[in-house]
Amino acid sequence: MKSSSFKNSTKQSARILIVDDHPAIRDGISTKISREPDLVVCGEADDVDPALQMARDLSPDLMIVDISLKTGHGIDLIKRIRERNPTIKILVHSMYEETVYADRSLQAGAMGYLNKQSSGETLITAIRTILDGKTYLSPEMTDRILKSRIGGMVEPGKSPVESLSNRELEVLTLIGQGNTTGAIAKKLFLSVHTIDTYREKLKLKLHLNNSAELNRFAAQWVMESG
Amino acid sequence: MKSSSFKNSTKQSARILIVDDHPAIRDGISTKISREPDLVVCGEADDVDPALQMARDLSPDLMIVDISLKTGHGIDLIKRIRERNPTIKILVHSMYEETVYADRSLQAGAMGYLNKQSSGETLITAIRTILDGKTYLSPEMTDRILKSRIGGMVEPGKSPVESLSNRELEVLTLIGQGNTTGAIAKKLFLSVHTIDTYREKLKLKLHLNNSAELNRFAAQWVMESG
DNA sequence: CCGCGCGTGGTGGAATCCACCATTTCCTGT
DNA sequence: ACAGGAAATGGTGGATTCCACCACGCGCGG
Repeated sequence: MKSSSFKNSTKQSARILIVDDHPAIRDGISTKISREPDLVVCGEADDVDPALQMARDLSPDLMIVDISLKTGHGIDLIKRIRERNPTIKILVHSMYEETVYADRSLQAGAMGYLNKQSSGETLITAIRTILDGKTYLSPEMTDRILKSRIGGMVEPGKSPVESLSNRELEVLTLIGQGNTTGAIAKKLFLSVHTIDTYREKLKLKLHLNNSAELNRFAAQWVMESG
Repeated sequence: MKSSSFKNSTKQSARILIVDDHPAIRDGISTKISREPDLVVCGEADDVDPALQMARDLSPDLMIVDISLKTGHGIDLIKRIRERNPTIKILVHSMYEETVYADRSLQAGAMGYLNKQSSGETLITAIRTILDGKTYLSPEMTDRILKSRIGGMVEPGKSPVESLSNRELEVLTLIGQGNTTGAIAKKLFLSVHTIDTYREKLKLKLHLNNSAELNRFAAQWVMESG
């Protein structure tokens, strides 16, 4: 933690790696960052594998990662980066609701979470906050987390979706996007039986009676939080 | 407005309005377009109302709209723009699967559909194609639509749902409410095979590939009309 | 009368759903 | 430290559904 992060009086810029499967978003973030004199984009990746590769080769100071990638989940990516390169700071930038993913992201090792409506201003603020060694969350989310910590546990009124594990949530999303059981298995490199089991768990946790209701719920959920 | 104060020596640039609730995406698209000498971004909006306002005030040549906006649906926005300003061309740029929204977007009056993984290259190609008076779809989607329409042409402007018979619509609704094939059969005092056939017809008429997509479509349709 | 869409039903094989169960791993509480 | 538990992964077997065809009768427009 000593290497070069001393004081940046002169010219070393913080190097940032962007991971998102949407070219337009990468471009947007890149443009915003480039306007800041003390920040520089050192690379862009559109999926898990290239991201890990580039994280290793470029060893950026900070990575901005999206939750939904083509193969694999952003949460996994965060964990794997933390395993190999714990010095790289991570900011999650996703289109999903904070209430569902912010906590999971932090748990996995991220230092901040931005949702899709956040402005460019906020993005830069978040980056600076994290580079400074602190954690960035929206004010509302910070409040929620603090409240749930002191209160001990679950406050009533929260969606049963929040009780799902990461993997379960991933499967729910894929169902909601109209994927077949077989298609999901292929996408996640798992057995069909495993997806089957996840469907069972989802029905149990979400109090749904059969597959039809699960499909319906998933479709609705995806739409509401997409 | 002042931007039109001087005409260039060559042709006048096509003026484009961007509608997306994600600032980063707006920025990315804007940057890409600005690199083209014959295209210019004349405005950005993040929701339905500002978009309609700006469409009226700026009367752009083309609008790029996202499907999921904060209030209301992009499909609605397309319809309302078509009603007021039929000369404005519309390109849909959404994160959803083409199979779900491409058709609906075209029916609503859009001239093209790009999904989230499309590159910047494709974006510019699509814009040029549409400005040229043609329709842009990905090659796969074009194929799908052509294949499903070889039997009978459909006049633009009609929702595929309107081509359903009463019975088919009834089944679609029941599916969307989360009913099993068996449950629907029981409710309508019909054989399971009959419901099965209806599901086939629905998939055919609505250009859906499998049961998962049908369930998703039905759920969404029920929500939109209830 | 002939075709066509609609409503209804069938067949057979593939895929899935569903209710159980098994293993491993990781975390948490006492 | 050890019991308990949840998470992730996979399996078995029977019921149900999916899916690509096919079949029949009815009403309606040409």
